[in-house]
Formats: sequence, C-alpha cells, structure tokens
Amino acid sequence: MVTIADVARHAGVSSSTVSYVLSGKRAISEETRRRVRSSVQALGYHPNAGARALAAKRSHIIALMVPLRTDVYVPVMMEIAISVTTAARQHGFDVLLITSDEGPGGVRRIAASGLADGVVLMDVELDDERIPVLRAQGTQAALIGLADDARGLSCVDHDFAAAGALCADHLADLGHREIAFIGYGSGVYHRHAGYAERTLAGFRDRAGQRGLRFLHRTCEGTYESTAGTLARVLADRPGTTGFVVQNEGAIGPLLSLLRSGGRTVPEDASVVALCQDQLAEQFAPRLTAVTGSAQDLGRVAVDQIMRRLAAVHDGGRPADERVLLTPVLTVRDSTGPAPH
Amino acid sequence: MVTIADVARHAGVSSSTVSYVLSGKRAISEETRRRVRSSVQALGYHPNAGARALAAKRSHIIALMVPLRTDVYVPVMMEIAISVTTAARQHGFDVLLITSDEGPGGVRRIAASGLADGVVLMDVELDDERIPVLRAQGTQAALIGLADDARGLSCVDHDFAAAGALCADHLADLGHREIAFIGYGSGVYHRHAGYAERTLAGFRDRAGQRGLRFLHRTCEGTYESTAGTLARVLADRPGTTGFVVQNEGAIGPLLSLLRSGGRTVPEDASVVALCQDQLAEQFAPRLTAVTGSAQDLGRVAVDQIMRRLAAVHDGGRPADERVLLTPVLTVRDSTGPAPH
DNA sequence: TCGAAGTGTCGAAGCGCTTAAACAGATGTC
DNA sequence: GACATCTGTTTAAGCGCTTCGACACTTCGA
Repeated sequence: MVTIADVARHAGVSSSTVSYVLSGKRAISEETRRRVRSSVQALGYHPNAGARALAAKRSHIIALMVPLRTDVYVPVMMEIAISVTTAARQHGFDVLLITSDEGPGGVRRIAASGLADGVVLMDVELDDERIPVLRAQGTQAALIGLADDARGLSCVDHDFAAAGALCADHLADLGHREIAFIGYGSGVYHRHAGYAERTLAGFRDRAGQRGLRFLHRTCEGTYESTAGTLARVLADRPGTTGFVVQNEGAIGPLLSLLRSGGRTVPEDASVVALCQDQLAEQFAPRLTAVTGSAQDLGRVAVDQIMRRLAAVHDGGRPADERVLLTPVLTVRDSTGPAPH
Repeated sequence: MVTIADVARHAGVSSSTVSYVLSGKRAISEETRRRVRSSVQALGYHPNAGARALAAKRSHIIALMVPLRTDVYVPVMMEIAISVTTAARQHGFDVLLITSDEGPGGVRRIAASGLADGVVLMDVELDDERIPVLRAQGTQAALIGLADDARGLSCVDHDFAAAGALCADHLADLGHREIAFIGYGSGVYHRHAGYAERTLAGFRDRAGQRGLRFLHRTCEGTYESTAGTLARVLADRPGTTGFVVQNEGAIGPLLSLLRSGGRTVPEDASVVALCQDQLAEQFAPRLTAVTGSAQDLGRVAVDQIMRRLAAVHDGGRPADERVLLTPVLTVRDSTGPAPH
C-alpha cells in the first residue's frame, strides 16, 4: 500500500507538503507541485479514505436512502439514484446506498458514525419520521419530495400540480369536455403520497377553471384493473373523450382496451400520459406526455447538499432551499381535437 | 460527538475494554459487558467509521458497480441493487454505489483508497477490463454474470442456457413445431452480452434435440420494432405457433399485435416470456414465464464476498466459486396445446 | 538599512479506533 | 507455599491523514 509518506519521500518533500498539493489549501511553488504530482502518478497513490475521513472529519460520502416499495415506477427511481451518483462524483463524493426499511435508525447510524457527510432522502412522506432525526443530528440533507416541515433541510421535487394543470389545459385547448383521470392504486392515495395528491389537485383546479367535467379513478396498473376502471368510466360517463394516465402500468392496457373497444386514438379519444418520454415513445401511437427530468431531481438534490456542506464549512448557516422543477408537455400522436 | 472514551469513562472501564465488548474478540466478564452495553445505549454511541476503518484496515463497505446502459430491464437491476444492500447489512456492511462509466479506474480508486473491502460487479462482459485491475489490486470481488477468466474472483448468474432449454421443452411438450425466438436488439448480441447469447444457445440446442424448427429475430422493444419483427416472422414462417420473448419491452406490443392480427393466445399461438413473474402477471392473458430470482443473485454475490473476506482474514486463500441459479418455469394462461 | 509582510515548506499533534503486550488477581498443581 | 495457568482488564503504540503553528527566506516600504 502506498502512503502519503511514500509519495513525500519519492518527491523529496514532507508529507504535509504533499497533502497541501493535493488539497490546494496552501500556496505551493509550481516546481514542487509538479514533482509531487509526478510522484503521485509514478507510485499510483490514492489517499486512504478512512484516514482522510478521520483527520478531516469529512468522509466525502453522501448517503442515498431509496424506498423498497415499488409502487412508484422503478426505472425512475434508478435514474434518480444514478444521477445522484454521477453528480456526487463530480464533487468528489461517493454515494452510500441505504434502504428505507432501516428507517430513522438508519439515518441516525449513518450520521452518528460519520459515515456520510450528508443524506439524500427519496420517497419522503408529508410527515416523515426521519426528518426529526436529521434535524437532531444536525445532518445536512436534501429531500426528493416535499415534507410538511422542511426547516433545517433542502428539498426538490417535480411541480406535480403544474403537471396536472398542463394536462387539463392541453385537453381543454383541443376542445375536450369530459375527461377521465386514471390514477395510481388506492393505497397510494391513502398513504397521502405527495406526487399523487398534488398532480390530482393541480389537474382538478385547472379543470375547474377551464370548465371541464372530470372523473378521477384509481387503478392498480394491471390489465384486469385497467379494464375494470375503464369499464366503469365509460359506464358513468359515456361521453368521455380525454384520458389522463398517471400510472405507468396502466398505459399499455388502456391503449389496448380502447382499440379493442372500437375507439381509435387520437380520433375518438385523446390520451395524455404522465410518464417519462422514453416510455411515451414506446407505444403506438406515441404518447403525448407530461414529463419532468428524473436526472435533474438527483442533480439538484446533490447540489443542494454541496451548498449546505460548503456553508457549514465556512462557519455559516445553510439556506433551506425549496425547488420545484417545471414539467414539460410534449405533444405526440395520442392527442387530437375532440370529436363532435 | 460521542467517542469510545466517553463510553469508557461512563462505564468506568478503559476504552479497549469497550472495544472488546463491542467486537467480542476477547473474553469480558458478564458484569462489565452489561455496564458497557448500557453506557453505549445511554450515550447513543456509534463508532466513528473512519477511525474504525483506519485502525482495523477494514471499512465494512462493499462497492456495487451498476451499469449505466439500460438495455437490460431496469427494475431487475434495481432489485439486485436492493438485495445486495439488504444482504450486506445483515453482515454489518454498507454498500457504496458506483457507476460503470468510471470503468477500471473506478475499481482502482475504490480498492486503492481502502474505501471498500470488496466489490460486486454487475453487467460483466466476457472479456471485462475491470477484472485484471481487481486481480492486480488483490481486491475481493464477486461478479454478477460470467466472465471468460474468473480466476481470483467468484461469480454468480442465472443459468440462462437452462432457461432457454426450459422454453423449448415446454413448447415442444405442448406439440408446437415452429417457434419464433424474439430476442433483444441487435446491439446486445453484437456486444456478446452473456445473458442473451447463453439463453439463445440453450434454446437452440434443446430445440434441435426436440426437433423444433425455429427462427431467432432481434427486436428493439418498441411497438414499431415489434410490429416489424412479427411481420417478418409470419412472412418467413406462416406456420409459427410458439413464441419465446426475451425482450421485456416487446411483450406488450407482441400481445396486442397477435390479437389485432386475429390470433388468439393461447388457442392460436403460445407465448413464453423470459421475464420477472411480477411482469408476467400484469398482462392479459397472464404469461407463462421462465424466471430466475434477482434477489438471489444479489444475496449470493454478497455471501461470496463475505466468504472471501473471511478466508483472507483467517490467513487463507479464498475459493473461487461459480454459481448458476436454476431458473423456474411457471405455467400460466399464455401457452396451450398447439393447434392442428 | 531595518522591520513588516508575504511566500513556501516542515514538524508535530491529534483525529477515534484496534490490538498486541503487559499486568493484576484468582485458581489450580505438585 | 512456590509456581504455573487462566481470566479479565489496562496500557500504549500505532493506523494514514489533515492542519496549526513555526520557521526560513524573499520582497517591500519607509
């Protein structure tokens, strides 16, 4: 194993000089810097992470707590996890993966052991019990999702209310008057998952403003469940011409069912999906969709933590940021003017 | 911050005694152990991870390198990542997430800095350039996937050849004679991805033994691509009655297309999917599928690393294990006797 | 010309833990 | 009763790094 002392000897300087060259925290002459750098290269030196963390009281690791529950579309979770990792690396940080089944105790463990300098929490509930722990430990954190009380931490999320409103506007602009909103399974609403409630609220408000009649129905995302939901919608409101789908699993079945029921998309019925563009492109017809970037979510969360850490490092009090990312509507082939 | 010295003072013992109580590496009297434990509780002590890693030369972290590429079904990757994390925690280890875009350099960085005690590599190519690095660094590793030369490391994977054979056997048993194998996009085969090639080879061999005629066609997993693939299959072999689908994205479109083409499943055509049970259950009809547990994959990989670390710790040479998990065929509603 | 200020490097303390070796006291052996 | 043995605990030496203060030397202003 190559240590900083080996590098120092090789370069003919003291080990503190090597440290300062590497951290840039003190002025070092051009000549010395060059010699040290080439010794580092020659010996293949990588600072020992434990020693560094111990001496500097910073691990250069952030923890990412991912939900075990999979009612949220899994590829999106993965995309967030990967973007958090990539963004963290750009700041010289690594990412520790922990699962939400560890609960508040997991957060305490990570923070108290100094394993991580900061924590990113996914799938945050409105009244999340991990938040008081974070505050008590003085751990820097960023939430992906909105909490009721986010004092002492930063958060970022999609603006789901705006996404819902975009759907309502688009269908209203096309002349649709009766809309069905196919949502997540009822469990998601009972849990008061923010993304589900806020989307629905945003849609509802805008639909009201635009004079739309609409129905909200839950749906589990299987073929059977979608068939049942669609049948009830058409029984209750035969005049429905617009569909908004938030549950990714229901999209394929819905398209199949509309087709086999004799309704052509977009001539007889328009469908707007709330899902990733990548997914929207896979169907026939390609779907008009409202999207927010999962990558941005991860990147912003990491940036927030980095700003908090920098503030603490400089002896200040970190600012509690609250960022909502604006969703985008991409018109494709699944929406068109309402039939007469 | 609570240190081991605080606990020692509180319990009226020396800090080494506290350390021995916690690690169990020396005999400690019942009485002392109780006092120390309750002091740990009372003060909320968590050992500092950096100090521990530095002194013990073990970080109690394993790194998990996940692919950025998403041609493999993402939820499966996520399931593996989560099962690795869960299994690691049961051994008192945490998981560091790194992305494969860091390449061999990432592996070197993690190993040389002592950040992780072991590495789990996903999406391994037959001739993977990270493997020599692992060997050179003497890092303990487990691969998920098979490499050409796995000396010095352990590996685990699904027995994809057996999975392919199961599909052929099932369709042959039902009397089908002409089968189409709908695979991944051509890029996957050009890359010589092990899972794709081995499944196909296993299917091909067994199909040969059972006297089946078959066609292998690549498919990108979009609706258009599946439509094109199916059209070509039916043009080349109008008598095809059995379908094996390995590309998750092609399943939904294939079912839709068969239905709209007037072929009822399973009366006119049988479909066997190579995918997770959860996914197979979502379609109508529910799909007969060949599955391997992604959870087991992660768990076994972690167990392999733990055994390797234990062997090194005991001064021995770790055994290079090679485990293939047996796939399971679950018959559901998408396969039936071949039509006359 | 002298002291002050600035620049570049080093020495050494210390971060919180593990662990080998030393030690104290109880127990057993002849 | 002298000695070895065992059990339970302490002492102290690091692990490899960061960082504070000291120091040597140069440059600058008065």
